[in-house]
Amino acid sequence: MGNHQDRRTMPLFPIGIVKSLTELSARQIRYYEEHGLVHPVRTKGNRRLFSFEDVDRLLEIKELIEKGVNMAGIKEMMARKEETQQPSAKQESKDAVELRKNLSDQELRELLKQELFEAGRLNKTSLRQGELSRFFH
Amino acid sequence: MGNHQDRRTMPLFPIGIVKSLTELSARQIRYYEEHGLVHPVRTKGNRRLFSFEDVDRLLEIKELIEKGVNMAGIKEMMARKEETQQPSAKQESKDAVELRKNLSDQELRELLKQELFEAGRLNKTSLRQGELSRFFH
DNA sequence: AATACATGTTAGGTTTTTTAACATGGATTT
DNA sequence: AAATCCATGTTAAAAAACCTAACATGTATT
Repeated sequence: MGNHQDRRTMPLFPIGIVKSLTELSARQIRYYEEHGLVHPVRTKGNRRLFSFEDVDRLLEIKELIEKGVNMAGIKEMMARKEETQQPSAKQESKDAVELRKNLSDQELRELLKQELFEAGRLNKTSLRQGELSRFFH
Repeated sequence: MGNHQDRRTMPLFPIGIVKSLTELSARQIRYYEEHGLVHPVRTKGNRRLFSFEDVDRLLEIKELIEKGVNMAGIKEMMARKEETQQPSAKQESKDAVELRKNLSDQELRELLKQELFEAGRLNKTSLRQGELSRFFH
């Protein structure tokens, strides 16, 4: 409890990789963060680290942007989405909140190790499926 | 063909993340690369990018190091491992070789997108299981 | 015409990574 | 015992990536 972390929410990627993954500009990514749409963790050196979940959300945001939806619309979508989430996912979301504070190197290492362990043991996937299949039309 | 890439071999992590993941020093990681044990790709800016597979191998190397095995021994282990690999895995290994050259941003983006797509569609895991369960004793 | 929105661009500072060189302590060889 | 080798640490200087903050801009909205 509290300490649990899965591959979806584990902070792994610096912004450069996320740019490649999403084809969004750094400016855009930071802007969306400003609006509370993604929640990258900060390293000790103040660099953002994004999770698979963040990347997933950014891809979703990108789709909506391309459809002409504005920030308000996107926020609304995201909010609805949270609502219609399974309780277990809600719990994870709470863990994500927990993660919003800075991580010491040690803590980060612990998270990552735990995650790798989980991944290996349970053969879990890191990505929700809906988003992605929608992105790749 | 040739272009196929899976989550295991996709270049994702800068060395800092790999340090956290493995608790190896940067010096160690580079040294093992020098000895051909891992094959991080270089970005346009010459930074190393490691894949899940690389991390996996580094964890395995770490275990062996901790058991007192030297470079020669580890190389031998790795070599044997390659030999006793399924043909499909061998094929992927060929892809990994393909990856050893530098990647343009565009190529990298393509790889990453493809990978995310695959991940979402097939619900694959990024890590082989054996390694990790051995690491977490 | 003025404002707001979403993003681009720029500047200056900090962090991370790179290569190369030299240092070191424990094994091994001479 | 002295020399050598191995695996790693440490250091330095340069390059790359990232950070925040500010200003610029084009399209929509008021």
